[in-house]
Amino acid sequence: MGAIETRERTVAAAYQLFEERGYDGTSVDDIAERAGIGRSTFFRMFGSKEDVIFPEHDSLLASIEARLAGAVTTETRYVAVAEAARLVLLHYLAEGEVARARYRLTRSVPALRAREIAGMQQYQRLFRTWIHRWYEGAPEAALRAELMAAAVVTGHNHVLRGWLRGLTEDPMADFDRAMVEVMRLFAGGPDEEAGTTVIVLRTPRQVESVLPQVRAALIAEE
Amino acid sequence: MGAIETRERTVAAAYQLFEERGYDGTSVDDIAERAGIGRSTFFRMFGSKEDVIFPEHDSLLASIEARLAGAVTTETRYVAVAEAARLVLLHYLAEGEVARARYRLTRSVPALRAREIAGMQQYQRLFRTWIHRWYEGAPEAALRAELMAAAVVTGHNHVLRGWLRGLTEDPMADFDRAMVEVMRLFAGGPDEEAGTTVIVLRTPRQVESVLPQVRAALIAEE
DNA sequence: GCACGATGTGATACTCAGTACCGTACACAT
DNA sequence: ATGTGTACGGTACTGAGTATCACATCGTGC
Repeated sequence: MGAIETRERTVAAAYQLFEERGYDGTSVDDIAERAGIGRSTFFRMFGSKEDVIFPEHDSLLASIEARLAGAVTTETRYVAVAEAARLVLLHYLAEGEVARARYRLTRSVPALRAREIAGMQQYQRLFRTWIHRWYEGAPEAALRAELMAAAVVTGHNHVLRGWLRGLTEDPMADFDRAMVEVMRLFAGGPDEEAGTTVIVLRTPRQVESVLPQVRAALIAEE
Repeated sequence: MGAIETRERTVAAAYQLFEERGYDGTSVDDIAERAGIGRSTFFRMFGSKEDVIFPEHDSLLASIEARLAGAVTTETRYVAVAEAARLVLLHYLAEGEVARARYRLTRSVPALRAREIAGMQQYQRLFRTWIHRWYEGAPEAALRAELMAAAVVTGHNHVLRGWLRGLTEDPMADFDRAMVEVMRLFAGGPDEEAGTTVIVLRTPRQVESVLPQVRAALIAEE
């Protein structure tokens, strides 16, 4: 009886019990008993009761890192980000009903929800780090990297949530559309802002007093 | 001895002890003892050991909701989002060293980090809900609302983190710049005509009261 | 064949967060 | 003065997570 089978059997037992009695209504003793292992072994394998719900998080992070590290040329980088996010989506799709069970749990137990969000933030952090590396030296590089990473993760989550709720038949097509929307946000760099006017006002005076200047400036631009 | 003073004294005692012995090295008994209250009272007031670190979260959420609900006209909505995010920043700035202590804690204790991120997600959710309401009916409205909410929160967090780390002297100016960057992403979307004007304002009081006039003046010029 | 260390396992005991409950002290009303 | 509600502290309990110990298993070397 290999260690991997035992691990999978324990995860299965945990999900079963969570469905039957709820997360808080299930003790680690219950899980260990149904899985046919000792309580000590459970904590040795998973570290905590929460971790049994997110068992493949680390390996998924490693996959993403590998995908991003493989994007060496400028042309392929945007694609690499989208593809790395797609890896996450594919992982969930492959899990099927397990992913939906986890979703139900994270919706109902605040601590689990926080844990899942924190996990997503790790993906985002990975994206941010790599994008920032690519943008190095550009103005507002750090902020733009964060914004892009957040947008990609948000787009991914949007599609994933739709699938988890059973609202879509073709999540991959949704994902493609979402990534188009995301990339469109960043398509034009800071230098291609024709037709856009940005005004930053910082003044202790009443805004009315500067309105004439605002008008004048806008008219002069047009 | 009022309830509010007791609450504040307990929070102060908790932060002191966390600094001295670390979060895990401090028990609720320790906090209660230093604050001069019973253990039961602690849990009655805060609900959990984590909650003593995020004591004003709910009231801040309410402020944001109020600010967003106040943006009734289309013209002031973008500004309302930025101003609501600014409320969060101002809250942290007003906390001063307490906010930095909390930051140190959340960096070092994974459970607290998850909790904080989940809190930020609640802000983001509020933004998303309101923006979605405004966009109702537009193509990809749900996704675009999520993206904009994520961008605003990300921009805010970027500035906040910089201040928490002591990397900036003028976080408000940073925030203005960040919001310009954020709003630029969404200016000139597929639904809007070519000429888009984004204004970021910082005035001492009642920005919301004068902004409609600014916007009206700008529209009148076009 | 047997001694040997390494590793995985289960049982026990412990700390501490969080909950439930109970008695009490102090307010404020009639 | 007496009821009533409320906030408080104390006690006991459940359950997560940690530390420790004893034992079983499994090569590996002799």
